[in-house]
Amino acid sequence: MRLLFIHSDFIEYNVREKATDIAENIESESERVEDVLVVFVSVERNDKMNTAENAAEEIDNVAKQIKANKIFIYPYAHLSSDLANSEQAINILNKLRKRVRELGYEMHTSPFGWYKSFKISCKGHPLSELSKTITENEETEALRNENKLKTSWYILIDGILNDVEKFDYTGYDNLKTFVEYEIKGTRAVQETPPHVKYMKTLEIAGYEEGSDAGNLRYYPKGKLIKNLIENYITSRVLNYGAQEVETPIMYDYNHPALKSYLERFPARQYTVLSGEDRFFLRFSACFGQFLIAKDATISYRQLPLKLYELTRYSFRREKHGELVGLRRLRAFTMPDMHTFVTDMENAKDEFLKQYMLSIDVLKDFGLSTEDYEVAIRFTREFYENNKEFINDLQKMIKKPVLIQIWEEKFFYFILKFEFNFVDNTKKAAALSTVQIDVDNSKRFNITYINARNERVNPLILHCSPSGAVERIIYAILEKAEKDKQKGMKPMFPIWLSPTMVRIIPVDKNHLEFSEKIMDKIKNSSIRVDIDDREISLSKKIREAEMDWIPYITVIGDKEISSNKLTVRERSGNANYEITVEDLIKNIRERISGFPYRDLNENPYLSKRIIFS
RNA sequence: GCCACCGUAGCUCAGUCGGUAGAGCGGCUGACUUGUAAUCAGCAGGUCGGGGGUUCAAUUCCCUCCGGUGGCUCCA
Repeated sequence: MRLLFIHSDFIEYNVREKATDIAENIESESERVEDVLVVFVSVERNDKMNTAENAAEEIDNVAKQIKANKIFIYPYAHLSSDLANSEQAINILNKLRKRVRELGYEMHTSPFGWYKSFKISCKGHPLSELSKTITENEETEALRNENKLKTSWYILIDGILNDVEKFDYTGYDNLKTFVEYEIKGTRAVQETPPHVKYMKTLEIAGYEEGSDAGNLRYYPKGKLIKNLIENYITSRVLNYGAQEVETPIMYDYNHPALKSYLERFPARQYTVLSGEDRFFLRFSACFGQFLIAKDATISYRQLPLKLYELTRYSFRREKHGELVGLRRLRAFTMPDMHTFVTDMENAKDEFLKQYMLSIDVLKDFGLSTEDYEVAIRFTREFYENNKEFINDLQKMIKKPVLIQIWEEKFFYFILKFEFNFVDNTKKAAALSTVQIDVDNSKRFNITYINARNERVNPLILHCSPSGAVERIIYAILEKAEKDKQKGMKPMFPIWLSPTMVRIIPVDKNHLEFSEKIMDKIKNSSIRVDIDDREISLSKKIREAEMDWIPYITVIGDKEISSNKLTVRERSGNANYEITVEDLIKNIRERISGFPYRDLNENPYLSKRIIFS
């Protein structure tokens, strides 16, 4: 809805002739009102009854500011190029008139649907002319209907569904926090989540004001960590049997299958206008892969088929107030795998494998089942037919899980799980997730040929074994903070540490020897750097500790003569002596099986810039 | 998106009941030549988030926009 306010000495109008078929009855052909706030109103296509309420509130605000007690509502089509139809417009307009009256104003108005002549005199003070746009959120059907969904909540343990209110949470504090967050939305902590601070001090990522909110920039350390995480997940998924593809990041709004899928997906899109065309940015890799599968020739003998893409990025235009650090973004990196299977038994089989895959993937980021809470959600019908299957999922993680049962199928999936990380501000964020999708193969016309030579729609599993890569960094940082509060030193898993070994020469005449050590370590595929700055030893140690560097080794006369290194290990207590070869061996053991990338910075600290 | 709070040097923050600003860290220069969490001194950095208004005068008061954080709501 568009509003144009004119604080006027007077307005007068005369009705001329009908402009639309559906026009209001005329109560008076003309009127003149003095000293009045005139509001020209265009009702737009997306406006709802609720828009009228919001508009009335806005009018109230303006009227109070300029101390007006008379309001003139003037239907005026020419403020918008996206008008509502006449019927809708009259309804909403009437609602607006009613609300304005209810707010205690002397309300005047002119009839909708007529050409009118008018004279107006604007007072001309700074606030006398204002325009406002009142928008409704462009919610998808899925978003609008979500609160109408009838759901029941339980805590499942050992095959028993416990009432979520009556369950004894003793020993399960984290689950309790998660349940409260999930169901009641209550939370107590009012502070910036620790990962936001670390994201900056560790030079991982930063806000980019030159972009839209929720689109981050990554500094060399963050980019290295992100690359390693991405490489790791991709190799795990490929190892699981997926084939990697790459698909476009934007899609046509008018594509029929995409359009109906958009309606069922609970998220807001970025829209891209290009010339006459309207596109949306993908919010997952679903369509890209579905559109590939639609055109592929698939036999039942080749199923299950697994397609995978790591999206950089997936875009969701989340509400501005929702965005925080690495937890909630508008552009995020997400591994997204789709598995096409013949029937529900196969789907369950893959679901279970992917459940275990997810547990295993998170474990390598230092996140065990202790660190997150499991939610399993399904339709009542699925549960009635698969109670044992669900019970087994719970038993595998050896602690109670949150259950949500939908009385009817509303989403495109009938079963899903998520692993939710509960952070230091008692907020939860989903990491890994798998869904069994029963709708989209029909919607996208994806088929395979079965043994009887018939075309059949497969079932599709959606799987993100880790969740968004940014969320993994978030969870690692938040967990590090939890460790810190328990008295441990916060750190990254060694394989993700931007610098694994920091060499600190005591004096500049130890530099040459230090460089030799550095080369040895570097040649063993271990990220090593050297603090060659001319500052005190204590200060170098302090900064290395603040950078969470897992191995610090100081090199001076003693090391040169003994040919052993003195190592200060972050996860240990006392310093110890060790040969370079043994140190290399120890570290190699701890990082074997993980992806490796070289240092993404200058190895000489004196050559590094400060990013933040 | 709505509500609340915040935005001062590269960073963390102090300050101005309206008269254009300070500290620590960081940077630069110099001294020191150092053995496991901050060596010392000097110097250079600010259209006090943007725009508008009130005022003789605005970083300070008002409006508005932008950004951040928290809450609502929602999700990977």
